[in-house]
Amino acid sequence: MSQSERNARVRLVDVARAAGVSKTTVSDALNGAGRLPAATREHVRQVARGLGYRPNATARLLRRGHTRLLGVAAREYVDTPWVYADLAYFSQLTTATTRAALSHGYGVVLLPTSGPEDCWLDMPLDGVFVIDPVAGDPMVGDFLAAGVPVVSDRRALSEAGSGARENGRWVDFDYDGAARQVFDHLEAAGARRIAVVAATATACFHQRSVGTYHDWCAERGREPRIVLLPSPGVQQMLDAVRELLAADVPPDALVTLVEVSPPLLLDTIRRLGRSVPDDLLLVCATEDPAASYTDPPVTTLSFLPGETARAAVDLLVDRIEGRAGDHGRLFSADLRIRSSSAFPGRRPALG
Amino acid sequence: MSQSERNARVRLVDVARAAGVSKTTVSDALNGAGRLPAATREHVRQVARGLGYRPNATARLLRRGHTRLLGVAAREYVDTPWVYADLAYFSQLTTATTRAALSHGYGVVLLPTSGPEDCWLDMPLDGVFVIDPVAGDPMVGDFLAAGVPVVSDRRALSEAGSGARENGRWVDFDYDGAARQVFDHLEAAGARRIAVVAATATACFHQRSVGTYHDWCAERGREPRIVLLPSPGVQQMLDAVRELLAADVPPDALVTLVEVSPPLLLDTIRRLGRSVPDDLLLVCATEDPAASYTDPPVTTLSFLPGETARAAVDLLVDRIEGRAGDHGRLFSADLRIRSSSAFPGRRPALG
DNA sequence: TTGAAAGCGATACCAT
DNA sequence: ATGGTATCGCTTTCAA
Repeated sequence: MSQSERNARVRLVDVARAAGVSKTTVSDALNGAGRLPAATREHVRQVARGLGYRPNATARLLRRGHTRLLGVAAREYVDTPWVYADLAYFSQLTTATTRAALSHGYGVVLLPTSGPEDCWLDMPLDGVFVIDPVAGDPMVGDFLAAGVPVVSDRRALSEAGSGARENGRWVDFDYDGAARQVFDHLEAAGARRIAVVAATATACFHQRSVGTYHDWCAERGREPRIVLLPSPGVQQMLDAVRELLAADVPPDALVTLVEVSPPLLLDTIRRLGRSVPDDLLLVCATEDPAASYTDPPVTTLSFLPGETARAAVDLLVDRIEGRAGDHGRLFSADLRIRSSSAFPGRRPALG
Repeated sequence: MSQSERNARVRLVDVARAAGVSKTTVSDALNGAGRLPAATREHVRQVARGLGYRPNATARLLRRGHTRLLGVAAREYVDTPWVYADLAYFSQLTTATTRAALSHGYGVVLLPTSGPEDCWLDMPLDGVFVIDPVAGDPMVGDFLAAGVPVVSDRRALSEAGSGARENGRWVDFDYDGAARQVFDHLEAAGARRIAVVAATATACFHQRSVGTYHDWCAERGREPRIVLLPSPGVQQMLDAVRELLAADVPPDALVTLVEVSPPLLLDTIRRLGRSVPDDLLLVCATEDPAASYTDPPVTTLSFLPGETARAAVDLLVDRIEGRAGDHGRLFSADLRIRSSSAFPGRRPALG
């Protein structure tokens, strides 16, 4: 049964035999190569179609020497995998990566964040985009050692050592600048007690942002007010907000670095008897498009998944196809100021 | 340069030469196969490591005869691709598919919904999950013709014809039953003027649900109140709601079949001066976990992306690995009744 | 114009 | 215990 099914699969030689020509002729006819007479070409095509012949993809790949497949791995929650399913940031990033890859003729493989050691090396990839690598991330080193071009961040590349100069490319964010931009903006809007919700995640984004927050507070002699969530989740997020707002001297500004639905957050704050932006200024790090449709519209900090993905893919594809190109791209996050963080009484126009 | 780089890639024979043994011995030593003396094995491993040898994934695949790669294609918005990036349903579905695949040792390739004809056939896949196939979807037929197992829905399989009995498996929803369950529930809660927002999408879900709505209205001699969105998007969605609520005799219940953020929708309705559930009962087809945290919590209709994905992958993997198994699975959508659609005055417990 | 043969790189069989 | 050799299915070079 299984045997007969395997044999049922029509190969190139079968077509050649049936058409009474050689493998070469069949290959050329089907690929539009060579300079065959139109009659032969058509005949071969007829026979191939009749037999239901489809070329074996793997064999062509081996012959071609490349697979036109890019890997994507989101490493932020590498220990509690897949929680990022609900996070708009990762969802948009992988989707944007896929779209960018397709525009270059590449497919995208979603890589495991866990699993047997090295299992990712079994995948026939031309390049890999490792998002939010953890410290000492083995994945980056493994791929570079295997000679597979990698896009990640500068820290991961420098840790990986050899191979990085040749095949490593980077996409970095100015996390420090982004965080300062948020805090400075809130301070300018009158905030003096800024509270933050972040995650105890391994990713650069959280670690750097939290670090910057502490620095920023220290520079001003202010007490940090921060809740670190061990994992994302609506309930945890809302609980953290309640906890922060319940302080004896409540904060006058809130920054959420963990993704949360802006309208839900606004509603929760409202139910706690606080008003945005009058009692509380609000800035959310989120990619949720709903943020601009709430009342008031919510100021957001975006890490530009679309642009990041395109840059990463361009970098990767340039390297794979042997074109010269940049070694990396530095991005600044995009702070979209809306009414939720406006100086009370001086709200920007809606929208 | 390119030449030297290609040659720089260490192959199995290079290791064999360097270690002074044959290719077989290297292969066995590295794969833990054969019965080599521990000394030889260790020596070969040393040499391999020293040379930085990594096996060529494509070559192993060709040899193995399978790739352990599954394709996923979401076809709903095949003409306006990638708009589904923001839709929690597809995001969760692809993520769940990836997780299920990984648990079987398979990777997942995100397939293009557009692009050169047949381009998907160039990918070395062991199986494919075609979500929401369009009418006469060529993708399903192409893969089946190529002998690649496919999971899709029964309609797509029957249209594809030959090859479907052998390699076709299906996952279907009782869309009709789901829609009726929603409308019956709302009617029981007192609704007499149910309005619907749906999409002019090609997917079964929208077409069937809209059809059922019209049938259901006709059976009761009611006038359908429906807005069909040409594409998803926050703005279009909210506009549709405004339009429906602005009717001379406004609806007393609203069903959204296009994904929308429940807290944002609630807020919008509130701003239009209506109260949920007192003036308006609300049911949303959405996978957004925020729905249960709003005030009032929103009744949702879920199409179980997690369970669907797992079923699809199980079906696919059983077929690929030659195990007997079901030919398909029929799912019922999951209606989670919450306060937003409760009989006014008789609200269920919060949560 | 056509076809034979040599790869692509790794693995499995079967001698030794 | 080890190594030669055929094989996976296709593309490409080169000779006829």
